[in-house]
Amino acid sequence: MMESYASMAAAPPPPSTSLPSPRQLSLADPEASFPGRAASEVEPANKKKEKKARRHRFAFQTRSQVDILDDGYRWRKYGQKAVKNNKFPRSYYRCTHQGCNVKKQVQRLSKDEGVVVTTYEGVHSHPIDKPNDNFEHILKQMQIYSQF
DNA sequence: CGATTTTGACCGGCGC
DNA sequence: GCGCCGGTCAAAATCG
Repeated sequence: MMESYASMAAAPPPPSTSLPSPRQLSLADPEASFPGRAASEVEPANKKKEKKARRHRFAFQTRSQVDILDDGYRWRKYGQKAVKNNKFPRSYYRCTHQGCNVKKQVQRLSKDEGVVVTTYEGVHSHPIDKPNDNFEHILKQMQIYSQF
């Protein structure tokens, strides 16, 4: 998974069944109200949450050949989109901790493949679960830019 | 078997 | 009003 970042182009050939991903387009779930997704996030109507104000954003500019920078936390990739101006796609990660809605995105500079920009959004509320004794040292190596 | 990744599609906002 | 863009989710596939 993470180790085989170079095997992206070496994807195995799909079966003869060239069936596109028929998400919930052609489904007929009795419980599912309508297309779209998720009725799970549909709150009754009594919960007002602030979803516009972005938490503190910390952008870390690091020099690395791989965008898989591990800061000690566990991240689950939830999306990958290409950005205009950049030839490489941007990866979106989220903290797997329950209740910890910290998001992180990694983007590479098309001009310099060796430069990786990691943007952290939000703050963690749980201890790190990784033997990273040199985490502090790694932070020193990185150039920190705080926005907002 | 479980966790995580991967890809496509959908949503909401903004522009014209 | 429709089109475009960025961002997110969800199901399937894969790894350990």
